Amino acid sequence: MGASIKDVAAKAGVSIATVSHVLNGTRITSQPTRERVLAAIRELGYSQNQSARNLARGRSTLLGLLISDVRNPFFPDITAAFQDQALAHEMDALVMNTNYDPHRTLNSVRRLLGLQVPGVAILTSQIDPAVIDMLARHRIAAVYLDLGRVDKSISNIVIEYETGIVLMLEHLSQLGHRRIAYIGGPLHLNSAQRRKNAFIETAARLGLDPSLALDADFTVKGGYFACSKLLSVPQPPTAIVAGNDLTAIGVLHRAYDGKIRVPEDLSVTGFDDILFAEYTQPALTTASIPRAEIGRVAFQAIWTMLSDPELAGREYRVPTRLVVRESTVPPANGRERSHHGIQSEPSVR
Amino acid sequence: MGASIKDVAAKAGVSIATVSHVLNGTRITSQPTRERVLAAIRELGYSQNQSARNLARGRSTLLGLLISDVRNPFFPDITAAFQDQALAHEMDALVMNTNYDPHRTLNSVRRLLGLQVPGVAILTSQIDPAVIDMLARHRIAAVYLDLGRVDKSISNIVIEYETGIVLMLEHLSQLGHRRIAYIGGPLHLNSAQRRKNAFIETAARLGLDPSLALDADFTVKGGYFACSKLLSVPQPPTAIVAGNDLTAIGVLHRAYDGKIRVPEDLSVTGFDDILFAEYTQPALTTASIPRAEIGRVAFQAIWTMLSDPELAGREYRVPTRLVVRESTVPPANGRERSHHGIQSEPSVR
DNA sequence: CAGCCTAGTTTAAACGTTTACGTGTAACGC
DNA sequence: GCGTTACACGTAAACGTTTAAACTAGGCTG
Repeated sequence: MGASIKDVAAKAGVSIATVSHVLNGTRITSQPTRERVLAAIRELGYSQNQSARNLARGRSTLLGLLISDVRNPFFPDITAAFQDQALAHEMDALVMNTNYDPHRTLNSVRRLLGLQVPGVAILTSQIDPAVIDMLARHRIAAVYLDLGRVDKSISNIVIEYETGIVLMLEHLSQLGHRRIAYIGGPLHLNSAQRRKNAFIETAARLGLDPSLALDADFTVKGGYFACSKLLSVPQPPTAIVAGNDLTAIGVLHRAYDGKIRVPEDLSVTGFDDILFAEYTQPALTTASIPRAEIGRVAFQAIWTMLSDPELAGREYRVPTRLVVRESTVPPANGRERSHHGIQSEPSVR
Repeated sequence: MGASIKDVAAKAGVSIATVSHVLNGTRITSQPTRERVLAAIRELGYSQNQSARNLARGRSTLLGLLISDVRNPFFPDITAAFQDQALAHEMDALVMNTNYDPHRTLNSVRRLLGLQVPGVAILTSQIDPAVIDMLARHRIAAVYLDLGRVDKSISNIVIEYETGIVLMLEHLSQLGHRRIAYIGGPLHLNSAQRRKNAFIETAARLGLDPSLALDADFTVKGGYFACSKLLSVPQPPTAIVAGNDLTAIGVLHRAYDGKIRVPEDLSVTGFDDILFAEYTQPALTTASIPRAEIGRVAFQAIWTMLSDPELAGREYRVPTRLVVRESTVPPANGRERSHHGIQSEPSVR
């Protein structure tokens, strides 16, 4: 059905090599020939057969993007940014869901290898060493999320969760909160582990009680029940920082059900800045992860490695930042406010 | 780098044709040879070069999935289901965002053509006739959303928005509401148009005032302001049905700000059943679109056409259904409840 | 004017599959 | 002992590109 390069060559009265060269700009061609070729292409509605092209070049224009699940709100922004970048560089992104299944992940990588992709971004929460190995052996440029190392053909993106937690605690501390609790996620997740550690360290540094840290499961329900626990103690916290936004939503619900006003009686914060953090009641103060930035960086990482014959990998860091909305205010109780000089140095002004 | 079919053939002591045949099951092979071939494959870590395969077969194992934007919560479920189906059939889904840009859409389709995809699902809210044409001319199995027609190589999925609206109004009517307002979306969207029509017709049929219909823009803000308008009239409605969930969230916020209790003073409903409809306060009664179902059906439509040499297209219908949560209760005012026999036939029981 | 460069182009050999034909062997009926 | 059939496998020609190498003029150098 579709016209091939031969048809174009015939129509333009040149050889197929010439057509290929004007298509790829791989060699100088005279103005008139180039124009004739382009005209022929237009008239025939010709489009390059990528399969043939990829076969001849030994690599495809497809880039793999492995994510846990598009339905997880963490990923769409990343995906979109990655695709935009790919498109801008004449490539396509093949995004695959692992559904948190190692078996399926390995299978996906195998498929990607078959497709001759030159590069892959693995942005799943957990990473199978077998996958790293497989990709490395095939000399495929790979970029990972929070992998913790860098190598030939291996780049790494580290998300600075710590800064988000630090800023959050400083913000609450600044407002005058002294009893601040934390509700984290399942500790087998790198992200949950690091957020919790950051909480404990920062709390200690700010002279707060770092022992008010609970582990939940990063779900709304988990947040709800953890909040119940925190509210049942004699001296309940005046602020709760949740390890992610879903947990914070659970906290909000529990407060509502317990007739505790947020933020007047209790300040609440989240983490991630999902789409709906803006639409909770009250709008949630949270830490934002620059998801689009991660997508862009992931592409850049691959692209950089591909343009380097050594395939040298490097590390990229993306920060998290504080987004203050309506769910945080100074604590109601005057006693709390007396400590307002939160910095360890004497507060002068 | 990677082993080719030749290496496998050599190692197994057979011809490449045989290897190809055991790989594809296109010919009966004796048990022992098959085993030798499979062993060789395993030892070499061989994986088929898809580019070569696609070139030889004239079609790729890639299916195109064109959506407006992955960041729109409508699409991830569809995407995931489509991908799952594809995977189950040894295919891959290449999903592309059009970003609501016709130019980009056309470009994406061109890319897909270059990739020799045998089928494409176009699930964007608006569809360029040029795209339909292009795909039809290349005999590519295509499935559209609410296109309104079916043809050779063209299938169509229609979402039955009407049933959702009807069920919604019957539900509210059943509860005793008589003054029910509607806040719709931008009428250039097929979905907004149809939802509004369904409201008007059903309201008339149920003996309600069909003139209480406003058009907003399917955003939270739009819902907020439209709600303001509705509340400022002498006899404000006792229930507001929003054309989508975002609008409903706006209504919820407006009610909150105006100290109007939902659902006690005002029942509110949405449409779409986005992830967060469950987590609003109160949890939103809404109409659910079976998004995963759409993804599955889209794949099935393509698959069916591909297995038919005639490429005959057909129409698929997916229903919408009512999800009752906490945002709808009988109206507070006793006067309203007197009309409880909502059906036009006398209510006997 | 022989030799050499340069710009522009063509030739032809890959790339790794699939698949239409062909070949070889063993079993079987007559 | 020959023709037929069935089965198992091999040969080689596509598929549509890319790209190294070869070719061709025309212009320049000494």
